[in-house]
Amino acid sequence: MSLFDMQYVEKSQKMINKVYEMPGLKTCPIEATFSIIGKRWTVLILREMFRGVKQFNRFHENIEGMTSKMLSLRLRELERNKIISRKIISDHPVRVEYELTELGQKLGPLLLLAASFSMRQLPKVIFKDGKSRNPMELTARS
Amino acid sequence: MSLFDMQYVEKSQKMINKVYEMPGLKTCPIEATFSIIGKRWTVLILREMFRGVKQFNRFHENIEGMTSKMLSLRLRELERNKIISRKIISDHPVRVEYELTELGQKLGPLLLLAASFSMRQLPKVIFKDGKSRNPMELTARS
DNA sequence: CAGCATCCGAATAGATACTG
DNA sequence: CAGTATCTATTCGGATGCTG
Repeated sequence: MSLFDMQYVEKSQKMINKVYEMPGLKTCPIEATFSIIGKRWTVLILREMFRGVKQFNRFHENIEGMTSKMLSLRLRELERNKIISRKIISDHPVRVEYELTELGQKLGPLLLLAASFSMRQLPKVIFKDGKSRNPMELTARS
Repeated sequence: MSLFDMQYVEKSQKMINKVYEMPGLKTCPIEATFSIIGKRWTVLILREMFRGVKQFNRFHENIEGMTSKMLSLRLRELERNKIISRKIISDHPVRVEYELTELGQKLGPLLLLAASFSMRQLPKVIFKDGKSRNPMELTARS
């Protein structure tokens, strides 16, 4: 059963409703997550992180249109939110490496599902041949 | 196996990398999805949709701080992106109802996973008692 | 009820240059 | 290499009032 089968889609809707019936809820959990990853450039930086990029100038090269200022800003936000960590490598010359924290790594499934949504549901936007395909093995208990 | 178990988290990282090795890729799939849902207020409107809200003024009441202008703007964007549809009910007086399209409903698993991320990984932000809990039954094939 | 119009300030982001 | 500084342009969004 795929996560995009109607059977599971309906189930996820019911589960979303259950979330907001939970006692002791302080904040909207969807909003909380998007307050971390929802700003411009952030998911693209995370995408590069998941692809193994660690250095400032590599991010800058790989993400078209993003200025060093915005990169610097977003990296600091991610660091503040404990999604990434900044390591100074005492090499010659001194380098800096950014790494996903354990918390940051746990955003992987979410980013993968985001990718999967557009690959499955908007193939004309994503693929040159416009044909849907899916590299994932996400499933849902039925 | 939960989607946040390290075993699956590592797997999702590998799958993200595979996405960007796919031949015929035209756009970044993560970016494509976030260009639809990533703007301010949008996920909150979708949250209300999944909770069954259909009318303009209900959205306006339920989402604190959002002006009618922003609501109107975001509803039109969602409509343009085929996530919702606008139905005019010829009642007396005439009403308008917004509904999730089939495409829009398929965002359910993504929003649920976003909620699950913060409930599981940031319980102190989400719950009054600061204790992690998870209403979901998302699983990953191992 | 379901918006649109206008005005304005704030936040965001781009261009460009510069530094240890 | 890894940023910061400055300046400007644009977008976003809030306040308010209005309409059929």
